[in-house]
Amino acid sequence: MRPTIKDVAKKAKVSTATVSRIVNKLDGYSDETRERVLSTISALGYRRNAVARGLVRRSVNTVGVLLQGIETRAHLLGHSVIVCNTSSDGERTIEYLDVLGERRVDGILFTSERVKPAYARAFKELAIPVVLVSSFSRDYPLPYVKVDDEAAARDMTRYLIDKGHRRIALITGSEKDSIAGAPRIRGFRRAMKEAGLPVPEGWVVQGDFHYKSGYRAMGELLERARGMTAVFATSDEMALGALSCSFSAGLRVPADLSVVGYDDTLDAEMAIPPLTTVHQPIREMGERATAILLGSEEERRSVILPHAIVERGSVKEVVR
Amino acid sequence: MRPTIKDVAKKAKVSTATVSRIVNKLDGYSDETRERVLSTISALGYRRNAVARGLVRRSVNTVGVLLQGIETRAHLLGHSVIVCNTSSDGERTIEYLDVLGERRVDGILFTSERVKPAYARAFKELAIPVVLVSSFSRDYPLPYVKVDDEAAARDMTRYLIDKGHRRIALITGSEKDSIAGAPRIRGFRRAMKEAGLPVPEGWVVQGDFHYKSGYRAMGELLERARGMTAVFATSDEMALGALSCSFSAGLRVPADLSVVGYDDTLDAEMAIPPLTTVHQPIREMGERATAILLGSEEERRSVILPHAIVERGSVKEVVR
DNA sequence: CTGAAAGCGCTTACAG
DNA sequence: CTGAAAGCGCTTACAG
Repeated sequence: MRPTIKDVAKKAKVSTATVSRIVNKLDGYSDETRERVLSTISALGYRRNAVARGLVRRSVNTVGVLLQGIETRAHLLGHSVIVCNTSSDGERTIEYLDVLGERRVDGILFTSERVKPAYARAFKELAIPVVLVSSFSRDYPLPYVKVDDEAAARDMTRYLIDKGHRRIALITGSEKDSIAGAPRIRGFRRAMKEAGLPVPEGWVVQGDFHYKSGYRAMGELLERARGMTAVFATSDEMALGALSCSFSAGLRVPADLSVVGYDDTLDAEMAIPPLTTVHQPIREMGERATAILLGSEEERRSVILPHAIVERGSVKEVVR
Repeated sequence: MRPTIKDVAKKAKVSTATVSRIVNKLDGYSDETRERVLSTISALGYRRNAVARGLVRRSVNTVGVLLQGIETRAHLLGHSVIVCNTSSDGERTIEYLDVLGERRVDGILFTSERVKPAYARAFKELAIPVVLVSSFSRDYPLPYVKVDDEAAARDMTRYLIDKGHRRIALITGSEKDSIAGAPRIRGFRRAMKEAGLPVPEGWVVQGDFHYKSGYRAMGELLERARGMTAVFATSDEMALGALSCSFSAGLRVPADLSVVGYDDTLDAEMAIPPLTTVHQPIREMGERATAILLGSEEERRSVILPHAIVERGSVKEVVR
């Protein structure tokens, strides 16, 4: 059982009223009492229950937002969804984990970021089920739902090879990113190797999944990758950057160069030309993840969902 | 005061236990009791308090989602945010309003959709403050934060005129849409009129703000708008559609045709060419709206935020 | 089929 | 500076 304010009060030999005052930073206690209560709190790992507090205060510190067209992954049937926008450097992640814990949510969908030790610790303390969406952890046995990134990258590379391409460059995330980086690089290299194709030095350029990095990476490739006929960017945004850069350089896609992406976001469809890309079943991922979260203990198993290649207009068939 | 389960019990002359059973659809009551309680409930306008329920049940029917890169407008400092993804036909809106009410959120940010009478009624019953974001209502005195759509559309049209364009077409939302439709059409027509420029029959084409409709609209314009040198689409997505369609038709933007949008989404920046568009201060709108929601009664005033035109690469200066 | 009562985990006058 | 006690609005054994 999670410790309550009563447990703290008993252990610190004060009343719950005093604990409450201290926790809420009101006044009416000696420094000495404060110290004692505070250390009891951290010893016990006590965390305020925002639900009980909300009942008394008649305010739950939450605003509802009704809007159209938010990303599908934020929409999960049945339950309410509290969205926390973490920054990419993970700065606010722990903080948010705390509020989710205080509010006693039934489960947490964790996405995109690597599970750092501090997060794993927080998950354990919170005692709230977690599932990783479109992610996974080598270090902690957390259930996940994702696509097989290596297989997907391999398939896309093979697709390009089947279309007659032999000189293919890769724009990728970091090799150190064990989720969306390394596996996709592996898949690419593997397909090339299996086809007996070389990957010249400098033809694998690192970006950060965003537009600008794709643009920049394409600039580098244009300088050094002589003879390249296709570029595989491991995110749609980077592929769009590659598209823009190619366009600026006077290249026509796919006539002069083929470009493919990864994700199948709305942007892929709106690109000029429409982007051939790896489709991730985002909506289903969300649904399956929720099912895992809310299901029984035995149902709490990871799942790998099938990916697909959606063909649009950014690849040219090259005849040799 | 909102009625509680006690009020219902007293009025229906049963215990709260019985009311609870009925509300939760358990068994253990006669049909007669059920009818009586149910009608008392609707007479009183009773709605279950999900906070109290969550305290007892130790489950709040909420899952937290931690993710990176969700739309800024869903991120509001301090408070937790529950996101409800309404469909564009407003199908689930009332339903969601209900759960937000049950969960006793401190306020509701309502966006995009017109305030229908049923919503206005729900707002009143819920007794939860509401603010309209990037929207407003002629019929109900709800506070809003938005940009002046008519002025923005007029400014963008003038911008085009200043660049030497005289034959300008408009791709717009519905004339009946009093939020994002009519005002922008008015702004456009007004600027044209002030400059003594004609708007030929058929040069104003209706879309639905999405990509495909922009593509289709552009197709129509290409057929009938002879001599057109610029197109103003009142959403970035429609502008992207116009871009794609122009590209397919072999037109170069901006060399052969200038295209501008409205919104300044991420897509505008990634377009080929980068799109000149009307910027709405989305982030600030969210912050101001929250401030209105959480502020005191006097602070509950509407605000109109300044728009801006961000110049990128989709407009050509035409010399006459 | 129904109710009295305890309890969920807090906060908040009130009294000292 | 501190505590006893009531209360927030429900649910849930338990007893009848």
